[in-house]
Amino acid sequence: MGSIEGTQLMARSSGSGRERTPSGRGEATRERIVDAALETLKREGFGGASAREIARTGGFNQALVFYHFGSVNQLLLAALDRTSAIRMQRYRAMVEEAGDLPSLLRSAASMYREDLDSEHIKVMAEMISGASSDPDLGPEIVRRIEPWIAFAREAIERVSATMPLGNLVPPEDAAYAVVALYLGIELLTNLDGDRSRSDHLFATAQRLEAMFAPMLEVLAPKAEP
Amino acid sequence: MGSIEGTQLMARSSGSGRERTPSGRGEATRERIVDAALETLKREGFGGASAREIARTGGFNQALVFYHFGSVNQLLLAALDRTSAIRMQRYRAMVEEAGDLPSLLRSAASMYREDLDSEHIKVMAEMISGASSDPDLGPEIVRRIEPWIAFAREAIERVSATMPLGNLVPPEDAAYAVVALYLGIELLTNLDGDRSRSDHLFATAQRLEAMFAPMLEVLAPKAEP
DNA sequence: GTCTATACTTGGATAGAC
DNA sequence: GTCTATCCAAGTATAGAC
Repeated sequence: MGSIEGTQLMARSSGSGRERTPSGRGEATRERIVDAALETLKREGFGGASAREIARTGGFNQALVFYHFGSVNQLLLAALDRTSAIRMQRYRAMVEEAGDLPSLLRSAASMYREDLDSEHIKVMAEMISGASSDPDLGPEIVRRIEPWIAFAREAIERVSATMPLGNLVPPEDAAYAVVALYLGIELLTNLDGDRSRSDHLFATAQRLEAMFAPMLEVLAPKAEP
Repeated sequence: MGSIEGTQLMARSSGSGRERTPSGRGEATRERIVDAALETLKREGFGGASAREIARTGGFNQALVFYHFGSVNQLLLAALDRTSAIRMQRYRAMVEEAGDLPSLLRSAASMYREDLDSEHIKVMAEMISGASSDPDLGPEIVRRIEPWIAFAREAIERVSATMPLGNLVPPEDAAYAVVALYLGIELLTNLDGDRSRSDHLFATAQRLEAMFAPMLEVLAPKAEP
């Protein structure tokens, strides 16, 4: 094949923008760029994540963004892919240990606290927001959120099976609500920089679960283990 | 983009940028500008709501934005104030009729559908998103969200009083969660342009309420009316 | 692959005519 | 109060040297 240079007709976003030198020196640079993009996205938000600003953050040349990713948005999507993959792995591991609702809630709370530190959800929220100024971005983001809804649904299905009356809650709805709630809390928490409210909310959720579980047990007893 | 340079030091955002001609010809123009800002914010998002684009939308001169509001962000905040005030009025009226949880849920669902049409929540979500690219905006937005959390808390408190075990749910937490959930659903719904999931979610919430209410009644009966 | 330089575009904001 | 003209900053993207 001929040399498809800089002009770029980007391949699918999930792949690497260049499809070249799987491990050459360029690969290391790509990583640096994605790192810088992620950092900038967290610090400055979608609106502030320009090629210039990202380059400044990573200490490399602005033109490299276009050489390696074709456009700023492609880079930003690659950054989202990166953080999403890492995060999904972590969530899966965490949830796999959670057999019932109490431990799932405990996991969710501690994962969420981790998220606030790592700002993974912030990146996702930023990209979702950014999508409205750029129609092309919408579908790409949707494709990257669906796995999270599916993941939440699976976790909920597993836990529901262990609960009395658990089958009454449609997992699809619950999953959608959970993802929406996460995003909303992220938005609000990052806005005023105050975690006390979201912390309190998670604590309350756990407390309520502990109170209602026995009641449900009375109403619809399950076979004991 | 929205970098508020030190050059102008606008008056307080809540007031009118100019403090002039309370009802002169200029007042009509101010309204036109706010209208155009709102429309642009809905159509193009925060990132696309530039002074030029807003002026194009409203068919007036770009410089008027700065004359009347000092900066684009001030205008955008004024637009948020407008939509928020109108919306709050509507919500209050609706909720005042809702005496118990079932009717509150019904109201919430129908109000939410109205919101999707009028895109009021979208405007708020856009401003929240925009705030992360512009630190000065953050506190201003927070001030405009607090009333909504307070409003949700009051509604929840009123309804809780009519429910068995209603006093077990801390209104502050529930209010925070509701507002976050609204924002999150708005973000997701506007992203893929598909309302079926949020519609389904509200329907499910109503159905679950109808199922659990009698159970609670059994566990903690209340004095009948 | 990476850098410098640059063309081109859009946007915030102000001056000054009307 | 409103418009035209304009300045300046910042961004995207490409060309071409190294």
